[in-house]
Amino acid sequence: MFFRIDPSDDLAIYDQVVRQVKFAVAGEVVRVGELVPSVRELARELTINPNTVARAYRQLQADGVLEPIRGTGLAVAAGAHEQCRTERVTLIRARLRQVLFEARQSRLDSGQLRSLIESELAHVEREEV
Amino acid sequence: MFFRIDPSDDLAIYDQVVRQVKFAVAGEVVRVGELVPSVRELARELTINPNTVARAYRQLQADGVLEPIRGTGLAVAAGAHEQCRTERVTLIRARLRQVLFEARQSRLDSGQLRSLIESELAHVEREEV
Amino acid sequence: MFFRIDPSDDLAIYDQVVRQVKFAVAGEVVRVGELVPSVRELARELTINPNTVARAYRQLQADGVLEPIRGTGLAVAAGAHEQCRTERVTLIRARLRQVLFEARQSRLDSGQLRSLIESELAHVEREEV
Amino acid sequence: MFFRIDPSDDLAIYDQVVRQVKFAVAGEVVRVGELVPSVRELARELTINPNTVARAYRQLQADGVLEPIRGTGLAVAAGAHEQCRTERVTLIRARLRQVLFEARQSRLDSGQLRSLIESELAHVEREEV
DNA sequence: GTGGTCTAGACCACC
DNA sequence: GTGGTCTAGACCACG
Repeated sequence: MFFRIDPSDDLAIYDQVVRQVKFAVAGEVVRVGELVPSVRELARELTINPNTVARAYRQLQADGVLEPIRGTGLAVAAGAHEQCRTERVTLIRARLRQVLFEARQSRLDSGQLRSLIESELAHVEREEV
Repeated sequence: MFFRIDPSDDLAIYDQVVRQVKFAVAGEVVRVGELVPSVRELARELTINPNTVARAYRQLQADGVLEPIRGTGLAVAAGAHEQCRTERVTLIRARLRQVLFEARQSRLDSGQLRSLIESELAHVEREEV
Repeated sequence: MFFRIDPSDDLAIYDQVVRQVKFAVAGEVVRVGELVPSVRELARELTINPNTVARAYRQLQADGVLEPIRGTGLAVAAGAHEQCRTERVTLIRARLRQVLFEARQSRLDSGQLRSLIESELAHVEREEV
Repeated sequence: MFFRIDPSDDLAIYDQVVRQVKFAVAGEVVRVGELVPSVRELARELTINPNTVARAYRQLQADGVLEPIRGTGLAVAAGAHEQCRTERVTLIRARLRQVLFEARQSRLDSGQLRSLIESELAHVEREEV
């Protein structure tokens, strides 16, 4: 896993975990049927409380993304890949709208906005390689 | 004012108000020296609790964006315009990075991402007119 | 409220609370729009941990039975009455099937079973008055 | 054996096994002195973990229902039949009370409750043939 | 006052 | 080892 938790983010930690697991499933970083990291392991890795991870995993079960294999762990549920791919666009679009709304509200110049987007896109793509 | 409060947003309401006031100042929707709406008035307008508005205004005073005028109300502080213009880019860039990070993390295809951005930009610009 | 929590029950405490709230809504002991007892109050009343009540209430929100009123409390959601009335039959039927299955599996005589049911029904109805 | 294990049941799997063995003894589906299926065999049959069966059998020995026959297996203990017949009523009555309590708590109408019971009884009896 | 989140640590059931 | 539940207690956002 390659999760990144930001405690100063407005989003609750458990929710950050939920989103990132969904994104990982959407991107097939974890495949259907595979086990996700154990509660304790992920908690150790992210240096957060196991209860917080457990809460995120519970949510993911409720959302049909994970399913329990008793005594073994949690696996990515059948159909979760498609579901998460769809949800991914929804989630990202929502955030995008928020950014653009704020840009517009602050009367950020259209050209400035586009160049900001381009520079950040370039920044991300540079990391990507 | 033309604020938009979303109670279901993860962001705290008072924080939404803070951001939007800063954006309004950055965009010169309210100018330096002008009074912002009173706590009660804004609360009524947004149908949120006056305490919440008061809290946001307190924050904005701490951030140097607003300054009290005895017996009159709160005015946009000198220098707030430049400050907010700078901060605006920082805030928007931060959100933008978050979106792009999630897009990348979910392995959203570059082309898909760009077309998503374009469609949302178009959407915003359509509203803008 | 008149909840009864049995820590020795196989059912998790938070789940007992969930069921009983649903039953209370189904039976209109609490009506749509009314506030349910606060987390802390119900926790005190049942002498369980507030977190446990909070968890049950979170579940009930997810199930659409309760809805938050910010800073005020949790209210029975619109439509929850009908939903809970329907769900009530499902929940009770499931339990009933389990009992009858076990009765049959242990080859309990049909007559004995019926008289057992009758005696318990009478027992309950006696209390009811 | 004709056990039915429901992993999604709230009841622990080992406990389902315990109950069902007791019911089988009560109903003389297995008679005193007879051997119950080996741990591995029953585990295979129910597609559950052998440890779980072993645990159930351990419990049943502690409860005096089964007794080990060195080098042979586990047999239904002397007196287990009567014991289980008695226990059966206790177990079933407990569940019955729970159902009726919930029915009453949700203010399910007496007539509706009775007709629900009748329909489920009919359902069970139909299967029985 | 309200609910929500998080941490810390214990115990249980299951594999 | 796994996840699930529960307790205890702290802090935050909101009204």
